[in-house]
Amino acid sequence: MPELPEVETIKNELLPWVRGQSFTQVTIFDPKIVFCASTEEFPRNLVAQRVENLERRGKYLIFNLASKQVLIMHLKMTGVLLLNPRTFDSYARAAFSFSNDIQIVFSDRRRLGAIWLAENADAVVGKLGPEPLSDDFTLDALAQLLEKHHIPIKAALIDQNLIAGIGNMYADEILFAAKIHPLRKANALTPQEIQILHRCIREILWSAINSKGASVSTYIRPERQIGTAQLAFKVAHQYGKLCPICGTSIQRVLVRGRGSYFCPNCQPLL
DNA sequence: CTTGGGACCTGGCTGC
DNA sequence: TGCAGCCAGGTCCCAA
Repeated sequence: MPELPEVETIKNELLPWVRGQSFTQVTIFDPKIVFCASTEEFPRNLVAQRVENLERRGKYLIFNLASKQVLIMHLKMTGVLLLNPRTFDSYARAAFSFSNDIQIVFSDRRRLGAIWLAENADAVVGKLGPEPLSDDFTLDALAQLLEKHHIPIKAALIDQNLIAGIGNMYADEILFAAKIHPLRKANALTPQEIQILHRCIREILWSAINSKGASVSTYIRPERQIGTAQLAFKVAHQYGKLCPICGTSIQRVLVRGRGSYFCPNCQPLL
């Protein structure tokens, strides 16, 4: 599932292909993917626009256009962006051609992905919490954010309005690394635990970016290489396997309806 | 306002 | 072997 490290990788690998280029053709195969504009207006409004920059905000990909409009994409669960695919599979939802003759295809098996063309990025991403890898995301910032919420720490980590970009699998890896049970209340963590959590958030995310993301489910990079972050997973998607630290069976518990994997010995509830 | 749960979506898996 | 039904989880929406 594309979370912060996967979207960061896609951004890094598409940026040199699209920066400074203009859209020459835009085709929507699945009207449901487009928000904020009718299917007919969307391609017309985008063609001839030049891409000044490509950014990531949380799990969103933002094309900054010379007109100051923004094209925003969210891959949700199964979306992928493919550079110059030889063939279109049946999951192709939209295709974008550029002035340098490259083509990017948005393919999405489960049709949850979304595309916006907006005057202002804040209309789409304005409510997101801080970027966990930015300098603004200090230990104090995390502590202040957590003390206001009487919710499971796992729910806090994946709430995009609290912290942007962490999803289910990296939240599990972060909590395992920090030795914190997913059901501990956010505002009941000790200062030491928050300090460790803060460090683990950054380490897990940076490590995954360095591995170009985790190719579980459908995630694949624009030029079809896989990411390898999943090879380092200790608990995410490891139900029934043994904890690499203590050998206890990895357990699964539902938090906010999301499967959460943890080691009951390394991450005690009390 | 805070928190929790369901809907959306479809391929893959489980169990009868 | 066939198929109903559950599960996956990012985000939005609604209810208590």
